[in-house]
Amino acid sequence: MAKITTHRQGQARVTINDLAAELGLAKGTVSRALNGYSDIAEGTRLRVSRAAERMGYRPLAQAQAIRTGRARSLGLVLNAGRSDAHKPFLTDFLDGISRGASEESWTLTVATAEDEADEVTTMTRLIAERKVDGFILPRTKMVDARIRLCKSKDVPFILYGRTGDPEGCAWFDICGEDAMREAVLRLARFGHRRIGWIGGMQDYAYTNLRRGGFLAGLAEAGLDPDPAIMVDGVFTVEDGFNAGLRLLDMPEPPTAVVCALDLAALGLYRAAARAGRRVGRDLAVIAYDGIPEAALADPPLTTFAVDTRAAGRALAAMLIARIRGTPPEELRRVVPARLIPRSSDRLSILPPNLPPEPAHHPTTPV
Amino acid sequence: MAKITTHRQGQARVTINDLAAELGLAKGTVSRALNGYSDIAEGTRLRVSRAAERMGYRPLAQAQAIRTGRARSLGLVLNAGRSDAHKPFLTDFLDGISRGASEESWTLTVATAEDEADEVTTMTRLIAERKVDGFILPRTKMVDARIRLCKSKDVPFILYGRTGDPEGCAWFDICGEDAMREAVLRLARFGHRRIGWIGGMQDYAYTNLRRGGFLAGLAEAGLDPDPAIMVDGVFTVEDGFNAGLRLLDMPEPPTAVVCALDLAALGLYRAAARAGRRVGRDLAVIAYDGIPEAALADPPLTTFAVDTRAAGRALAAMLIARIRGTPPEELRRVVPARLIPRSSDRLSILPPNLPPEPAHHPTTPV
DNA sequence: ACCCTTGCCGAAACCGGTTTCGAGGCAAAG
DNA sequence: CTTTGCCTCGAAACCGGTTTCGGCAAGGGT
Repeated sequence: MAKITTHRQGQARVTINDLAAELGLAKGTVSRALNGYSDIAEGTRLRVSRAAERMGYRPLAQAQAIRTGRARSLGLVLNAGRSDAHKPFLTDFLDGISRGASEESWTLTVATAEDEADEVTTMTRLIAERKVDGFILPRTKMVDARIRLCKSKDVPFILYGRTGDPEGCAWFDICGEDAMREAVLRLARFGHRRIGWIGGMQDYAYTNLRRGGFLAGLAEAGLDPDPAIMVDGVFTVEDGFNAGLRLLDMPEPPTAVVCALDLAALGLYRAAARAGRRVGRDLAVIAYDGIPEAALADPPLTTFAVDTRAAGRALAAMLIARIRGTPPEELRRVVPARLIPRSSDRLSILPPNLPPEPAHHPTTPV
Repeated sequence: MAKITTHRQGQARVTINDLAAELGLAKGTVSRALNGYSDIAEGTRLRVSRAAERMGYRPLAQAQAIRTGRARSLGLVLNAGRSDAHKPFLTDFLDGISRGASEESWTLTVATAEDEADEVTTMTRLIAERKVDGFILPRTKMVDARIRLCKSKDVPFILYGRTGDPEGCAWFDICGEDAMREAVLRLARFGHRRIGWIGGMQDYAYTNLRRGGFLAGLAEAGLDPDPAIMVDGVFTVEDGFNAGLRLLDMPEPPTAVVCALDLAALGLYRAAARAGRRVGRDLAVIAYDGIPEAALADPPLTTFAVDTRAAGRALAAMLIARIRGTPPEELRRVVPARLIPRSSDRLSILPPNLPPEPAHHPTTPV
């Protein structure tokens, strides 16, 4: 009987020494067999892996880590400070990451921070203790302290979003700019010629992108942008409400509004009510995010949905690849958002300056 | 100059060897000094800790783990399978745990599972690889496979909630039964004598507790429970809607309803509208959870709020204590929920069988 | 028959810590 | 002046893995 090393009292764990003893091999040989070194005979490799299976051997993650420098753990630092818009998606996001990590037998280490400085502090600690091998950075900003930190410490990372200086960055993102562009074209097809804009927080990278997509859509539709009906810096329903009031209070208010966030649109709903207008009747709205509340709004909000779970999974897989050495330039993916056509963008009462709606196009998903 | 061991190219990490060399001490001595052994002179200890501070030495978590058997990491397995009611709280919960863990320089490892069997599988993997030292088990059931697993593998755990067999269990919980009891007494004080009940999923431990609290409240108010106006097994808004319809369709419907979940109450709102009644006018409602939507409901929902962040923090601290050896019997805490009085439980139109409301008591927080 | 690869594996160093054991120094006790 | 004992620290084993290095045997070429 092989000698079993006991650790906690009563708990038996099969170590590589037990395996080696059982097989009559040196433990180094067993290790190399298990890790696919080329200097191990095929028969031996088989014998080893079978015995490992049979005895239920699982290498001790930390023991490997100390030599290889790999903890097989992905880091995620959540900013719990401000009321995050990704709150409703958090479970899906975590699920996606965790699943992507599990597939490679990696794990996910989560920490929280209350502001940007705290984020950097927390990440520094995780790096110093080598608790994680790399980071997933959600909600990237145009200039992002976390990215600078990772670069300076030479620790792998992947962005969920994009950033100002792409040098050395890998990312996965949803193509918000295409969505916004498509939103404009869709509204223009419905006859709208005065299309307003409510955009997100300035420093987030996605804000610029979506704004650019909006402008590109206008240009493509042959419409001139009017700064008077464009508001930025919105982050909450409250903000959206105020922005909506501003837009609808114009001498020549928009007949349609594109919102960079569902939350902004929800605020706009209330602003419209206050201004004596009603979304889906005489004001068309298209937004972005696909939060559950959007479906329950009255009228149901046409929006672009993001598959957060899939994003998490992709991010995990890509970060692991990055850690294993794939150059960042090969790890850049941008996938389209999916339009969910509901009724907030089809008007039942046409404003005076709108022509009758053309023949009903089948809704055009990307 | 001390020799610096480089690991990744270009990256310098201060190891305990560097520290020992710099100080002219044996590395074992340095280790003992840092860990507060009694056989180190006070002066030496000071000299060591100062040097560690100055050189920015942080012990490598995994290296410690391999000898001590402590990864200094807490495990949390989320069930992403069913649409979890704790979704809105997840950020707060994670924040609380993470903060509690950070205070002791521990970290949080998160994984997800899609069902109960998957939970056990995932936990088993984390245990086998010794990635975590213990688990936080949220949403405990009366008989819970996770608890059985932890007990059989002798790995520490703490419940967020309670369970059928308390033997060997540590827990932190919110006293939902007291809240439900108080809800009944409050409604009785307002004159209600027919108080309905909508309860949660049967197998969760909290459901029994809250139900018991409801019944205790009835007894204390001198009211007889009527099974006809009690519905259980509700978990979603949809369920709540159906349960509400059943209650309000009775020949002798309740004038007030206590809900074990805010979500159920939200469904009840819609059921009331369908049945030609209106919450806050001729139907009083008190619920439990304190989700954000409750404040936005029309009328705003009176409910019991749970400080999820504080719960997370307490759970982390208690689990660490458990791992360090505190017996489970000393780690059992139940704290009260906080009543948030809003307008859903004060009627503007009294049903025929209700006496006029007595003098307005100041709302009585626990 | 001899040399040179090549394939395969054992032995030992190593990773960065923790813990055990024992030795030296110094003070108090005999 | 020993002896005893405590305080403090060095040396080395240890934890569970990975990786380097070298040696032995078999096989191929001349």
